[in-house]
Amino acid sequence: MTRKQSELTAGEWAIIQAVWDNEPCAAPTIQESLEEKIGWSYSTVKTMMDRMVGKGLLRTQRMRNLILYSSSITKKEAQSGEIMRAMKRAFDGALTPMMQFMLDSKSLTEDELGQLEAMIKNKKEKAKR
Amino acid sequence: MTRKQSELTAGEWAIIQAVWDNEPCAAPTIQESLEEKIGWSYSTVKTMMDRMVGKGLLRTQRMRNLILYSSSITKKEAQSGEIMRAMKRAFDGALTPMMQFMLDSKSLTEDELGQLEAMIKNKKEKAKR
DNA sequence: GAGCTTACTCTACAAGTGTAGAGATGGTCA
DNA sequence: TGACCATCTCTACACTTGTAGAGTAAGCTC
Repeated sequence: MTRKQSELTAGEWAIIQAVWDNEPCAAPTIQESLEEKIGWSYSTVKTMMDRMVGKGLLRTQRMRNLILYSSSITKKEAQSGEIMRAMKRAFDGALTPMMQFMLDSKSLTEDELGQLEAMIKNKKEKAKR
Repeated sequence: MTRKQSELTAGEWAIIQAVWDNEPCAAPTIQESLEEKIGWSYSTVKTMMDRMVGKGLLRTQRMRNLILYSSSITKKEAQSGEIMRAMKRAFDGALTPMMQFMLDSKSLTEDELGQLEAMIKNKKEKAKR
C-alpha cells in the first residue's frame, strides 16, 4: 500500500503508461506504441526503461532472447505519488486546500459538480457507519 | 492570467515560498530563512535565485549595492501549474477524475467533507445564475 | 551458410538541477 | 587607513534526464 512514493518524470510517465497497456512486453513494443505521440528512437526508449528498472519502476523477465518488461507499481500508486508531490510542494501537504483550489479555479460543468457532490455524500455516508 | 505554465522544481518551490514571505528582499534573507529547514549555503541559494531570475520566476531590482528579489509569479499561478502538471501526467488532463481519486483515496474528516460539499453547492449556485 | 532482421548492449553527450568554495567589492568603524 | 563584515561574482562539479548512434548477437530465410 504505502510503498515508497515514486515520483515519475514526464518521460517515465509516457513509458509506464505504455507498459500498463501492454505488459508484459518487450521494449520494441513500447517504442512502437510511443512512436507517433513522442517519436523517440528505440535506443531512447530502451535506455529509459532500463533506468526505470534500476529505480524499481519496472521489472524484467527473460524469455529466451527477449526481455519482457512489466510495471512494478500500479497506476494508482503512480497517480497517488503525483498528487502527493503537488500537495506537498504547493499546499503544505494539505489535501482540503488543494481540492478547494481546484474547485475554485477550474470551470467544472454542472454535471461534474453533481458527480462530485454525489461522491461526497457517499463518502459521508460511509464515514458515519 | 493564463501565463506560461511554470513548473517549479522542489528547490525552486522552497525558495519562492521564502520570497513570497519576504519580498522584496535580498538573497541573504532567503538563505537565512531556509537555513533551518534545508541548510543550503549562501552560494547555493544565490545561484538558484539567479537562475530563477533567468527563467522569469523571480525578478530583481538594484538598491545601491544590494540586489532585491521579488517574485514574478503569484502563489496561485505556481499552485495552478503544479496541479496542471499532475493532472496532465497522471489523469490525462482531466480534472474530475483527479478530484474523484483524491476523494477516494484520502481520509478526509467529516468536517472537511462538509466544507467541500458546501463549496460545491456554492459553485452550483453561481453556475446557475 | 550468407545475408537479413530483430533485439540488445555500450557509450556518449547536452541541458538542467543541486551543491558550494574561493575570491572580489564596497561600506563601516576604530 | 587598515581591518572587518556583508554581499556579490565566478567557477565548478556530480547527478539526473532526455536523447541517440554504433556495434553485437541470435534467429530466420533462401
